[in-house]
Amino acid sequence: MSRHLRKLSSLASLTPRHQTPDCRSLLDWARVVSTRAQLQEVLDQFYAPASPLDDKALAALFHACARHKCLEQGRALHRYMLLNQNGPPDLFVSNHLVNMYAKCGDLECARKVFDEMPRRNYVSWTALVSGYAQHGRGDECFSLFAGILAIDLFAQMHTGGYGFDRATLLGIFSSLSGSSDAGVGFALNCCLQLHCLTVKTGFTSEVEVTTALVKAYSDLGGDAADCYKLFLETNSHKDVICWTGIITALAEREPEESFFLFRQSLREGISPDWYMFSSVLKACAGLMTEKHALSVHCQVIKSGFDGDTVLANSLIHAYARCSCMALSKQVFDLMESPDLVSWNSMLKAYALYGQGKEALQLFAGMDFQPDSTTFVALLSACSHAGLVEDGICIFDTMSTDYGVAPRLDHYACMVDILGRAGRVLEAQELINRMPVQPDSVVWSALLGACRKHGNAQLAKIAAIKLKELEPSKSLGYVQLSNICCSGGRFDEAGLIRYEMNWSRVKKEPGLSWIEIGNQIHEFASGGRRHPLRDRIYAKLDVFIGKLKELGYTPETCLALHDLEEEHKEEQLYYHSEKLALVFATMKESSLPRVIKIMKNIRICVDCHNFMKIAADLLNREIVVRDSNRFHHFKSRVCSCNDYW
DNA sequence: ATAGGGTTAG
Repeated sequence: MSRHLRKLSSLASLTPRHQTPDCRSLLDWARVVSTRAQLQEVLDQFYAPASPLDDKALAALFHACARHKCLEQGRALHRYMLLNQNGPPDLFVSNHLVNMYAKCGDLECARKVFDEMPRRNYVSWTALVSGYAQHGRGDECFSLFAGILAIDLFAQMHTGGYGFDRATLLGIFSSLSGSSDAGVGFALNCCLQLHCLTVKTGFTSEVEVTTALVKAYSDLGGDAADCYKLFLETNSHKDVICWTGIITALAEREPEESFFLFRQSLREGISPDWYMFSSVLKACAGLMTEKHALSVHCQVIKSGFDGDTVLANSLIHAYARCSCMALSKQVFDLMESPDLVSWNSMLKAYALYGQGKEALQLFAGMDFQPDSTTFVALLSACSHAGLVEDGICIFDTMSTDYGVAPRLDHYACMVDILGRAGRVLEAQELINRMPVQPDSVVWSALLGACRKHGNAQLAKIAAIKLKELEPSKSLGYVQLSNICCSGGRFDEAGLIRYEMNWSRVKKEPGLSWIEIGNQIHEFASGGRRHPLRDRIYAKLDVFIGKLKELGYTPETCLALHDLEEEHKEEQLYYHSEKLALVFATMKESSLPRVIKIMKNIRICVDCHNFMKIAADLLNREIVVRDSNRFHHFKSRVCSCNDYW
């Protein structure tokens, strides 16, 4: 018999009818019990005894219900408590009661008990805040959080003692992380203030607190460098959770650094767990290099996680981003229990590579009820593969046959599908009968189509709509689009759109749309007619400026490149793309280097855009061999020059 | 005495 079960049976042999249940042993028991059934067994022992349960026993039982999310048993105990109580409820018991309801997800009841409490302390607040935080009700946390600061923390700090402890901070930080978009600015501000408070009260030395703070900053769109600084300043032992926190925070915005930290954590003796793998795979997806994804995949297998559905889903995505379609498909095919996310990830992978037929084929064999994401993947696959009729058919049947109502994304795909096929009037018609307000993505798709098929009138409408919708976000872009469209220079308008998309894909820190947009706008409105090359150089100059700010001077780039050459086997190719760009701006003097670096870069969708630009810059064709085919990137300079 | 940090499909 296991130790736990022995303990359980010795507890169960207590006779609660004749003695007050021992709170201490109940709490001990609550820790050892591992299933709901065991909980029910002991609850049966203690429930409805001859003499009323005392406060300690009630608290212990609420605690147990909270731990095992037994809402109904907790509710019954609450009713029992109300029937038998004489006098005001005990603060300690009420705190447990609030915690029980909050943990079980009944936030209304938790709030009600909380509001009716004659006296509260920071534990009461913390229990409720954590409840809201865990159930994704970020906005409601704000008022509570404000309440904590105003009523509890401040008052208690004023009287000399700390009005909160680390658990309070953890609760507040995780509630900030879950803020809705509308509250992000406010939450970030709160985060800053709480950070100050955390520093002042010395809680930054607690690894749990800094981990939560890193996540809060990262979730609220705070600076990645600040997150990293926070992580470095954690002076207590950094455990696997703390490392995972920073790897996650950097995964999307700075995948190179994220992956680097993963390797560093391994060197420091951390053994990665499930969470860490899932985070670092996200970074691999951002790195877009087969080597990184493969090396993590190996470690996943070594650690015995290869049967895990979620990790396999991440692998499918990561391999797809590295243009390793065969590996994506292999992971998918080997899965024991693929879920909807697995199917959607595979469909998205095909969409990404314009393999429309394959996507449709996969969809035909899908044994899951498709959802909204499934159709976005399918439609974008059709759009990239030019499968107009298939796309129309899917769009028409998605709500009738599958009960999925088209959303904005689906309409945007449809506009793109029709527009690319030159059916711009149909695309416009579709926009007109959309049940939701079309957004900038929809109008951009139409603008792109108009440019390609030369519909000046419609292009102007689209450009004006874009300006209305995003006056600040893409100011330069829209202005320039308007200028181009009114002058009938659709190629130019399309080019700008292309450039903006390119910069979005790069996600470089500090590279803002407005900045680039304004730069381009200056050129256009200055009345100078720059050929395409100069325009791109101008954009790259901004880009290089940013790289320099980040410490990438041409000299360091050269040194980095030499370093990479030396350590080829150690996967040091993080900086290849950045380097190639820097060298590209050094123009003729470094052409051989540019070509050499570019040949080392794995070809993938995001790289394609870069290659096109590079071909323009070098004014020549670049041929790069991928694992099984040749990619030809031709300079468009000549054709555009003809236009000019 | 109670409360608690990291997670898959852009």
